[in-house]
Amino acid sequence: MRKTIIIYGISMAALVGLLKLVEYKYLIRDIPLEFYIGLVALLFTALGIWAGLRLTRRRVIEISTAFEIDEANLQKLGITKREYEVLELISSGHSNQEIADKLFVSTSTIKTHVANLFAKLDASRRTQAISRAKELHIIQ
Amino acid sequence: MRKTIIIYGISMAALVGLLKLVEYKYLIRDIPLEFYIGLVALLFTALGIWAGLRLTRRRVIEISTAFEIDEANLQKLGITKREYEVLELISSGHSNQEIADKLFVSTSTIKTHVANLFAKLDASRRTQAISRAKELHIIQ
DNA sequence: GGCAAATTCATACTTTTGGCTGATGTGCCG
DNA sequence: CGGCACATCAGCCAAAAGTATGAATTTGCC
Repeated sequence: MRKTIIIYGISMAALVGLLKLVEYKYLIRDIPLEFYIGLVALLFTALGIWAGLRLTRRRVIEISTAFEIDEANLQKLGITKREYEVLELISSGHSNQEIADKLFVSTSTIKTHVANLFAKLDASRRTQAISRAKELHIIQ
Repeated sequence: MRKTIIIYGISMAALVGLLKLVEYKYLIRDIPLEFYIGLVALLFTALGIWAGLRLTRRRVIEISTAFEIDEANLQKLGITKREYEVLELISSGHSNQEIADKLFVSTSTIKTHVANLFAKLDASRRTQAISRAKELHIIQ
């Protein structure tokens, strides 16, 4: 943004300088003033559009690309790494047994993690936990 | 977009006309040409930026706001209105009992709808159904 | 080295969910 | 009118999920 403004400023100055130069050398005598002004208008319109696009492109990219897990919320809730792994697997539709197999632990362990997650997410069902976690931006 | 272009064209014409008018009446004799041209540059820069923003604001809104349920997929899967209602309530974390209460039907009915959803979504758990439905862009 | 937090596991019990089968009522279309 | 899609409901059984409690191990850190 700052860079864009600087580039824009330099371009503008350069253009003005160029026009000034041209003005005294060739054009002003042969070509009507209206044409000259029209040219300026066109050039600066283009520059304006370019600047406008520049300014918003960032925003577009941010909005479309950005999903970042909200670490702040994760910390606030005190969800541990292991619990988070379980949460992700739950949200992708796995059963306790499947999660246990993936993480090489027993289903008892998964049940414990899930119970802890429920307490921390204030949920009592996995679908609720998914919904809550989505709200808190800790999963997609 | 087309509207923006038309508005821009009209504004440009109006500005040019105004400048033309001013040119012959007051300014051109007293104020140096540089200032005059600078004014034109500024005005059209502003217009350009405005037009640029206009052109991209739509895109920004589309991208940030845009979740549209993929009706095509809904149809392809043959998910009915009622089933979709149930799907939404499942994904927001409700139990069969809660859904039944919300929709004023029995849990048996909900179970049937859920079973049909599973068949259509190729799932065997509600978390899986949610995950699948998200993939297919039929829920958020 | 020792403490706190995290991870692991078990058992027993309840609730919720899922699978299956069958049935009824309603509205629409050919 | 018959057939079809949709929505409704029931009952039964099995599996999965959730609750509660207690405990052993591991790990990170002061």
